[in-house]
Amino acid sequence: MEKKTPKPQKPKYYVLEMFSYPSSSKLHMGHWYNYGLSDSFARFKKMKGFDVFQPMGFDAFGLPAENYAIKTGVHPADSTRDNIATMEVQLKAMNAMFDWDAEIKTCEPDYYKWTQWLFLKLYERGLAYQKEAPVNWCLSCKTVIANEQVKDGECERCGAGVEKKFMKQWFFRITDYAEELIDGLDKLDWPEKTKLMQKNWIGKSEGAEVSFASPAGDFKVFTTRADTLAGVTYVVLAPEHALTRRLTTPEHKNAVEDYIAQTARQDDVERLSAAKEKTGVFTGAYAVNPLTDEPVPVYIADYVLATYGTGAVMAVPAHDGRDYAFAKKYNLPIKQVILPVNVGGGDKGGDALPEKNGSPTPDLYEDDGVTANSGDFSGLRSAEARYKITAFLRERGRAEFRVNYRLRDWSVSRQRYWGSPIPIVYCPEHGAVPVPEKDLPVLLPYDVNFTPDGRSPLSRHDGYMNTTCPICGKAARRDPDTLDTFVCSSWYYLRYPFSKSADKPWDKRKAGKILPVDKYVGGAEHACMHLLYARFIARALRDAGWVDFDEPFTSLVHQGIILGPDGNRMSKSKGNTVSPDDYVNLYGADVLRLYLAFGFSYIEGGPWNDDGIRAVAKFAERVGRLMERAGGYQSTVHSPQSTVKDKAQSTVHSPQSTVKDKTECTIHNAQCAIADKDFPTPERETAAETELLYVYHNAVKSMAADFEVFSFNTAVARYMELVNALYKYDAGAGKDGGFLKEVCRSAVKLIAPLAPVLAQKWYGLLGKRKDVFRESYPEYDESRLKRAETEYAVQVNSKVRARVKLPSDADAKELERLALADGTVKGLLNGAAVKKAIVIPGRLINLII
RNA sequence: GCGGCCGUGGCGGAACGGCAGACGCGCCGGCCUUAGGAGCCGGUGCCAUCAAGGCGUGGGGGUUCAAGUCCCUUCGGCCGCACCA
Repeated sequence: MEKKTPKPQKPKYYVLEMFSYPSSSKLHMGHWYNYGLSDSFARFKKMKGFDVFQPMGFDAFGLPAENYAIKTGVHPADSTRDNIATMEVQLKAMNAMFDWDAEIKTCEPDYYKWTQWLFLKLYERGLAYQKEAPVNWCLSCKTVIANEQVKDGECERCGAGVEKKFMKQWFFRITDYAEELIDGLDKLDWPEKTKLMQKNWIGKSEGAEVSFASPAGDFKVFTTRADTLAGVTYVVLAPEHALTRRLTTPEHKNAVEDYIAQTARQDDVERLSAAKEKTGVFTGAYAVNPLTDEPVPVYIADYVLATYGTGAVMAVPAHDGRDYAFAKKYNLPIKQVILPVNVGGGDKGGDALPEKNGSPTPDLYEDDGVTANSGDFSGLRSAEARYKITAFLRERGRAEFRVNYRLRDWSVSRQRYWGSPIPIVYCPEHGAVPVPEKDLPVLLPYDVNFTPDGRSPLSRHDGYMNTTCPICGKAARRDPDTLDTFVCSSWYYLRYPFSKSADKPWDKRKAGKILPVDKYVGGAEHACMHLLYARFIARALRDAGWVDFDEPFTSLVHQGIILGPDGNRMSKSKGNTVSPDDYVNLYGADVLRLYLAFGFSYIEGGPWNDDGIRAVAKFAERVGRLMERAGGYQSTVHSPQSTVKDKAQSTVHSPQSTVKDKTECTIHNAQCAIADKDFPTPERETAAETELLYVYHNAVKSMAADFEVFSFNTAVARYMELVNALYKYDAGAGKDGGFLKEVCRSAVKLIAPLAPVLAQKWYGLLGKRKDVFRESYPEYDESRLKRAETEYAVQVNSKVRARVKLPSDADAKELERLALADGTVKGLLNGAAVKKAIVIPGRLINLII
């Protein structure tokens, strides 16, 4: 090794792909698409002079391994270990530059020790707490699942029914950060769709809490439409509401009790299907509208959710569709208090009134408008009325301005074995006591019976359960539950750079040198779970002084989905799966990667096509033939790549600074021609060389820009153009073999991120032994992207009628003059006077006659 | 129902409001070959074809000198939420 002079620090770049779940032993095409192309991006960044960190690991805890164990008897620890082993082999066959020294597996004690530590940090800050709460209980998995895991009232994983059950659970207080989690979205370089999904998931509503008096005492309702308060004709409590029974009059008791029981029996499937037809019962009681002092009947109905707002709503059937449907069914009065208005039209008028004719519900108007029938508050715009009515009631102690969020706290307890133990013990005297940090990790025992019986498997393991209280030392029991695996994945990116650190989860001081993640790549399906949890945990850790950033993932990209050849999602049952291994064996890893790059728009994905990968394999061979041929030529004397560049690397200039210097040179100082020797230069420049250099520099510029935005398909397209141009040049008379070779050497660097192994081989064919990834990514010369003449489309009255070649350096006026002087154009105009000429330099000229 | 995204050749897919269809597949032709499911070169949106032309980005309307791109509307597909008051 040569002696290295100290180099200025390269800028850091943390590229992270969502780690994989080792549920099956094989990588599928989606993994390849995600990891293979993210690796190409990472390699590009490395060649661009960044100090790239790209780790890989396994999200190893979770239900599938445990379900597999229940079915087959193979212990989750064993199947997980085996699966990881095979996946590691496959991942290595990908030839990605994963930093395997940083590898983590969340099921290893040296990882989950710190997951438990994280739990304790949240506990210390009051962000982890227990409460008896209705939870989603999967009837098949026999465990609590998160709201996010309930799909259409069914368990996302197994498809079985889900019912409500009350249990004492650990929760993370993510709702404390609801506002900040919305605000933070603005500054993130994330897909807008994902940001919007998070925003909607958090579901901020600004409104008012209004008190209604009743015989059983006051109760509050939450509303975003205080402007409609005068139109309240009844109120509705959730059946579970605390006041329900106290309000109910004796003659309605039976009906109410029946309804409560019926609601409790419903699981979410029934409640959803029941949503089509609203039901409810009258309690016999009347409450008082605080604005109008009118009595309004109190109903209970399951369309009111106990878990949102106050569990009670004021019903305004004239201006709310749900209330309207309920009122129609139970014959309740409908009172109009908002009149349609030309919103936004101002006093000058403008937009038409909303059309009501033909509507099946002419007495329902849900938009904002102008208040009416509202006493002193009539004749106001909705927004103003909302404020004034709330403020008025607030002075009388009957209302408060209030913001509500749809987001609920994160339930993290799971009645499952294969997860991180919860570091809490229950002492008869001291209650729930956190395990001291020095006693971590609480080890997950191996010898358990994980057959489900509705209780946590760990609860049957006496050796595990029986412990002592950290405070008094007396006998105590451990928490039998384990943590949601989303807890494991909420902080893993922090651990990678410090995976070997035994005494702390990460080094706070060093963390700033690599964290946060600069580019995060993974599926869009995690928008409201993993990605939200990780943002929350980062903020909680920030407030605890453990990290100094808010956002874990500065920039995010979702890859699309590779479909089966039939255009459907790949699935074993459909028999339309394609295995990456088969294609790696057939064509090699680079060809598979190149095809995934070229055949799809990265964020869209699309159907797999065997013809497509065959074509890419042929293309790779075509490039190989070119490199082989070019390698046979003698290099030119001033072989620029090898001399200047290598020298540059050994000097104090980092790749960054050379790049910058050069750019400045070309802009400010034409004398800086030395730096330009980086570019391939022919001995004597003929038109053929000029043309080749144009294509080359265009490819350099476009490909670099394409890599930055994960537009791999267009990057490959530009590369194909370059290869075609090289073939053309090689076939031409009077070619300069040495020059061709130099262009090819640079061309190898251009494609290297997408074909790392082939590129190295090609580099060898061109007489270069150096690791191509220690080279800089080529730069382009802007001056080479200009040709002497540019072809202009000449339009007459916006229709293209002719194409003329005009000097590239002419300004708009000159272009117009030259175009009008052109013979063909003159013929087109046939003497007609040009009223107006629109000249777009470099593009077209539009003559209006 | 609400919110978002997307509809472009036979196919995968390109297009800062500025020549639609880059690049590739497929197809047609040429060269080279004993041969070619190899390679190299050329052609290829549709209609018309001797040519000049005309028509084209799901449908309809609009803004603009100029619209795949912006606005309205409608149809179709995908994704998310789903009684959130």
